[in-house]
Amino acid sequence: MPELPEVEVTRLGLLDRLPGRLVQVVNWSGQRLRGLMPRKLLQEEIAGQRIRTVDRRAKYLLLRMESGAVLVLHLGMTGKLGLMATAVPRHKHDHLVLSLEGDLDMRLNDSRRFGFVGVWPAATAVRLEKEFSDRQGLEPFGPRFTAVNLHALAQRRSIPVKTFLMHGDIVAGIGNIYANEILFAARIHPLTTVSLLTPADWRRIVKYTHSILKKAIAAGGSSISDFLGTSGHPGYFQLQLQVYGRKGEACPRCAATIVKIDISGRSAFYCPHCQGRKA
DNA sequence: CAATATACCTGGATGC
DNA sequence: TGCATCCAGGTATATT
Repeated sequence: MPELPEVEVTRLGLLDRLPGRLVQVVNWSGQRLRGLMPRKLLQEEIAGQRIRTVDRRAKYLLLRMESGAVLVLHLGMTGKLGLMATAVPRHKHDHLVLSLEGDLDMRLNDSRRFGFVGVWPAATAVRLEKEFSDRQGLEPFGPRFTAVNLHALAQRRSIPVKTFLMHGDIVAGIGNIYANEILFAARIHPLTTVSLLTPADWRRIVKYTHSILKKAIAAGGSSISDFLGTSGHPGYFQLQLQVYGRKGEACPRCAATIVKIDISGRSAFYCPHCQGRKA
């Protein structure tokens, strides 16, 4: 589910309340998420430590401890991080619970278990973070996310532009919803072979990536079926989506009928009139 | 190496 | 109401 805006909304919610707080107890469900739960490291490196700050890289949240250790969290498709009083009953699919000082729990709830929990120990965190970060693509709000760089990266590729934007080791943070919305705004057909895009095409992609992701963050993210912020409130950007999930509806720009096709196993929504095919 | 297919999970919507 | 089927915001791995 969560793409960059939803992860960022989650980060801001955590940043409000976690820094300076002691992790008193760590609990986990017996189930594996994308990887096995790192029980030993959670106990040794996270329990008893104080949280310094919360960062984001790609769709990952990095909870940095004062010791230098890092708790790495990914929300997968259905993950939500909630902050609530310790007395609130736990729910099915709560797979990680940090009991913090001040009667506050941080709980990772993830029904499909595509999420991820990892720990970088204080002694090796710097090296592990570099290796991790080197595997991630360009940050949409980073200095290297430019039309020139994207154009260069696309030269050796023959994949559809939508697949390119969603490929996490090329561009970080963009998933199915926002890839569709960015390409609609930029008036580019999602199947366009990425090496054929012009510098002007890339300038529009960069511009609309920035504006759409910013608006989505400001709206609290998109709650298509079940995304919630850390306070349990949904986002509202789904009300502003122009094409995602709107098969059969009228294009908001030209009133042609929005269509849905399969691209690399994911649903692509676009306006066949506004987003003319380009080879 | 690059592109594509498949696997990992649960639950909600849909159709019979 | 029950049951089968399809679909879903992601990513790692296997296969071509």
